[in-house]
Parts: sequence; structure tokens; C-alpha cells
Amino acid sequence: MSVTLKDIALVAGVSVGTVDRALNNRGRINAEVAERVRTIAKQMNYRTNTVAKSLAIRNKNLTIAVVLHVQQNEFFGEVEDGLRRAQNEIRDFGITVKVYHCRDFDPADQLAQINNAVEDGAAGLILVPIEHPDITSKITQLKQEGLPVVFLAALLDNVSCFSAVHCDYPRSGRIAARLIDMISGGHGSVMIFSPSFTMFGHRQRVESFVKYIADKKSELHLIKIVELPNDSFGTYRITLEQLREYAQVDNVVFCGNTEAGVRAIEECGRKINTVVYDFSPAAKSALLENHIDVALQQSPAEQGYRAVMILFDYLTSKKIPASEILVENKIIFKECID
Amino acid sequence: MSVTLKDIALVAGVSVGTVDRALNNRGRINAEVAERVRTIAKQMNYRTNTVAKSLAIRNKNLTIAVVLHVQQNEFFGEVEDGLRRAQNEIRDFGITVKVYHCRDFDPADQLAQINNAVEDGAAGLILVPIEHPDITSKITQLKQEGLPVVFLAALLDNVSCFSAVHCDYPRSGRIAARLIDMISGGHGSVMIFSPSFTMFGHRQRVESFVKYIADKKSELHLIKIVELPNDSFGTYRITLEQLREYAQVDNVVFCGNTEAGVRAIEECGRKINTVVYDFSPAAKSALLENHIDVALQQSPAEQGYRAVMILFDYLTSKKIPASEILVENKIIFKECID
DNA sequence: CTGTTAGCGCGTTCAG
DNA sequence: CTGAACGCGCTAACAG
Repeated sequence: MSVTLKDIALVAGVSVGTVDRALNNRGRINAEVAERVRTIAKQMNYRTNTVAKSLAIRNKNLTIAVVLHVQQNEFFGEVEDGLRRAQNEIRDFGITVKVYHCRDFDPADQLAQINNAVEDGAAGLILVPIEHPDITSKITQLKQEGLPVVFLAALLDNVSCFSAVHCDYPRSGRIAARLIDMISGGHGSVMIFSPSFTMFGHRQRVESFVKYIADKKSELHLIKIVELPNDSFGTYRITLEQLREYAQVDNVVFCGNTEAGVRAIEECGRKINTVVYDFSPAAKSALLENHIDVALQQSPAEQGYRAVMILFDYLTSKKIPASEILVENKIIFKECID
Repeated sequence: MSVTLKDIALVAGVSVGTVDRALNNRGRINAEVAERVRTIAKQMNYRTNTVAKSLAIRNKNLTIAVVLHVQQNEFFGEVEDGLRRAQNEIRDFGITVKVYHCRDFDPADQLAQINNAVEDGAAGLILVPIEHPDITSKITQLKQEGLPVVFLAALLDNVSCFSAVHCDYPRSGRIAARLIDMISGGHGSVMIFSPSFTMFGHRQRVESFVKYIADKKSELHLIKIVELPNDSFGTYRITLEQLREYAQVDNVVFCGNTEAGVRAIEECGRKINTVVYDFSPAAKSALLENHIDVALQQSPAEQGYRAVMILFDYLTSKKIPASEILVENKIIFKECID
């Protein structure tokens, strides 16, 4: 059996209340007694039972706030699935997960939602941060106030936080490069489509792809890097336009609304080796019908799940997370799903 | 706030004890009252709080037994990592995980270990089953006695159990085939190395590989399927021997002791496209040094972890698992890890 | 058959 | 500064 507060109290010759105060630095306790209790606890290898603790603090009604941006998006839809899974898992511990939506890429609205969350008494904040000075300074402020904030599925250049969950963007760029290199046989022309470069990770990914190709000195020529808008029709239109304009392109790395992108690629008529990011239903069927070659999944659901669990662990057992949690880039061929 | 037994007791006009008996079918209760309580509970959307439940049943000292076979093996070493992770996670719930080792591929010893586990009062059993009639009948018997047994990392042809956690063997064969097809450019000679065919999954995997190549009508020729022994020196010797005997082989799918296999492949001197199963440290460095092309990981740690969690969920919330839990086959190129 | 109550381990009053 | 006691939601033992 594991050792409890009571056990410690017994050998220390004090009451459980005193032990509790000592171990949790609650003050109102004689420094020497506190020290003695702590060493005894360490000797006995005490670990607080998080299950019991959760039951006890359940009436404090802790809530974890999640402030998203970008809606109606395949990727973030899955992120929310992960959020919900975590929510179900921690419900019995008396901790609630509350999601605040804000308008796409709107820093003012995001700031407002963060404030809402704080006013609602959030014990922790999960944020998909928008790059904007107001957001940055708000994060810094919250940090000073002791509120743990974790970044989800996006990172800010040069802004630190409690912890950040995201995929390894440079790596995801390199993997795509390797795949294209392999599928194309190492020669041909490639075009990259990427979402908004206002997001740091997207810039990193493309840079890393370019570097790989350059270092490899392969005969793969990078024709153009195209930045996509955030709507599916615009994505479709631009993708098709570019592929028609640059008729030599026979390799594509596509990150954006997969459904629109795949449609454009098919429509342009010629055979194009394609790597898409993320594994939406559209990507799945494109894979099955051999319209694309491989999907690179960035585990959106797991990102959502882990962000919540980081705060959960912190709230229930003071566990300090790594400053950066990288989720895997999964490589998905047709054979992985059929 | 969520609804508790007390809440139900209040509206049903009975005591919590009665509610508990009704919801858990403990008997010693008026059938009508029980029925009424159950409908009220359903109406109020009651869900038992597993945290509170765990705290309460902690003194029953439930333990989950794990009976392994095959030791000193990279794959099962990682399986045990997963087991330990799960163990740490459920410790606070008062449930213990106890591992019983048995001699490699020894059905009599495995049977003995199972009996040990049962005598120790295991509340659930996780088993890496050996194909043998004695084991099969023991499993059937335990099942009838109501002990949940879950298969881990291996399955028995035609024997059902509470749940089974393993990778999708046919799929893993197909994925390897696709990769070899892609890397080789669709032509050349391939040799397959596999562990003991006494394990059903290994047979499935190879069959599936062969079928893919046949269906594809590619110019890839399957030269030979080699069954490997369970020791690293034998593996090395046989692999090298075979590769020397069949000098035309320029593609290898290798499942076995990676360290030995990779050494043999290097030693044979010629350039061979190689796909290995599982992601041991040996596979990792071989990947980084470009000695092999890709590793297919079968998530051993996750398999161990999930097997425990299935029984945990069952023991704490009566949750019935899917009869088969498939873990992913991860495709790992050098770029995924460097 | 049913109600009451004492824990499970921890946090939090409230007296002293 | 410290101890005692109660409650979180549920199980189980004991009374009735």
C-alpha cells in the first residue's frame, strides 16, 4: 500500500492537517516542524494521491478555458474532437473544459475572449495564439499573474508560455520533401501551397522544405511558393490558376483546404504527384481513389487532447510540463487505410 | 454539477444504499423499487463518478495480471514500457499491475504462470498467448469463470477473448509491400525475413505482402520467405547466408532482431533496399546512417498501455471494450527522427 | 428487503 | 501555530 498523509502524521507525531500544511507550503506552520515533516515525507517516498485530491477539490469547480480561432476548418474541427475527449476523461475529476470561439484571425476578438475566460475564473488557459502585439502582451501579463497558458497548434516567435503543443513544423517540411523526392524519382518541378504566412509554423515548414531540396542538390526544381487564402473557394481558384499557369509543375505539396485543393489538382488534368497535409475525410477519399499519393497528418485531435491534459496534470498534481510538446507527423499512404 | 447517488435517492425517496444496489444489480432489493430507481437514474442522466468509485474500492486491492512470453526482445521490452506507463497512471486508483514472465515459447510454463496469476486473485488477465491447445482451453475456461482476458500483441486463430490488442498484421504487410515497390521503383528481387510462423499474425503479414505483389503484377520478384530463429546470432547467420546465396536480392523486408539483421545486410556488401519492422534503437541508428530505408513501427508501448487501460476501464466503469483494438503501423523515414 | 454509517485520501474549515 | 472534524461520491458492512 502507498503511504498517506495519515501515515506521515503518525510517524511525525503531528496531525494530518499539519502534514498537509507542510507539504503544500500553506504557511501558518512552524518552520522547523514543516521541514521535519517534509523530510519524513521524502523518506517515506510519499506521493499525493491525485484521485483523492480530485475528489476533495471538486467543489472548487476548476475550469480550463480554451480560446480558439479559425473555425469551419477541417484541422480545428479535429482539434475540438481531441478537446472533447479530454473533457470526458477529466469530468469525473471535477474539472470542466470550456471552449471560447472567436472570429477567424481577429486579434481584438481573441483578446476579448481571453478576457471573458479570465473573468469566468479559468484556472488555466489554452490558446491558439494570433500573432499580434496585443495578444503577446496579454499573454505576458497573464503569465505574471500566475495563470498557466498553453499554446495549441500554433506558436509565437519569441513568446514563451507555460507549455506549447504543436507539430514539429520544420520536420514536417523535411518529411514532405523526402516523400516528394522519393515519389518523383528525384526530378521534376514542384509547387508548394501553404496557408497564411502570418503563422510562424507555416513559415518554418516551407523554409525547411526548401532547405532540404537545396541541400540534397537534387534535380527537383521548386517553381513557386503560393500562399492560400482562408476560404475554400479562393483556395480552389488560386490553386487551379497556378497549376495552369505553370504547366511544367508535376509535383505538389499542398497545405490548406484539402477538398478544394484536390479538386483543383484533378481539374488541371495532368498527373501530379501530391502530398497533402492533414488527414481530413477529403484527403482520405483522395488517397483511396489514387488522386493523391500521401497524406501527412499532424495529429490535430491529439494536440487538443494533450493541451488539456497538460493543464489537468498541473492542476491536479502541480506537474510542470515540458515547455514544448511535439506531436508526431504521421505518414499515410493508401495502404494505411484501405 | 453532475448528478450523484444522493440526488437520485432524494427524488426516488429511498436511501443511497438502495440506489447503489439498484444500479449495480447487487440483489437484496425489491424488483419494482430497483426498476423505478433505474429509470429515474436514466432520466436524470446519471453517470457514476469513477474517481469516487476508485477511492471507495481501493481497499479491495484489485490487480491486473500480465503474462508475457518472449523475453530479451526489443519489441517486448517496449511493450513493458507501455505496461509501466499504464501502471503509473492507475496506481492512484488503487489498481496494481503485476507482470508474470515465462520462458520463451513454452506453453507449459505459460499455463503455470496463468495459474499463478489466478491464484494471486487477479481481477483481469493480459496475455501474450502461445498457440497451444492447453492454453486455448485454459482461456476458454477462464472466460466461463468470468475473468476478463485480453490478448496482447498476438492473436490466436479462432479463439475469442474479452478483447485483443495488436497491430493490423495484414495491413502491415501491405504497407511494407507498397514501400518496397516505391523505393525499388517497382522492379528487382525481394526476400522476406520473418519471425516464427507459429504466430498467426506473422503468417498473416507475409501472406498479405505476397498478395499485394501478386495483385499489383509488378516486376518485383519474391525470391524467398525465410523464417528466423528467436536468437540474435542465429538471425545474423541465417540472414547473411541467405543474402549470399541469393545474390540477386536487392530488396529486403526484415522482421526480427533488427540489430542482427542490419549487421548481416551491411556485411553482405551490396546495396539493398530495406524495410524493417519495429523501431528499436538499432533501427533508429541504421535509419540515421542510411543503412535502411524505412522502419515500420507497430507501437509496442502503446499496445501494452492500451491492454492495461482496457481492463482498467472495465474494472472501474464496467466499460465493455471492442473485441479487437488495432494500433497503428507507423512509417518512419530518416527525416522523421533526425 | 432497506436505511445508516464508516471509511477511501485529501482539502478545508473551525476551534483552540 | 496546530488538531479535530467534516465533506467530495461511492462501496460495503451492519442494523433493522
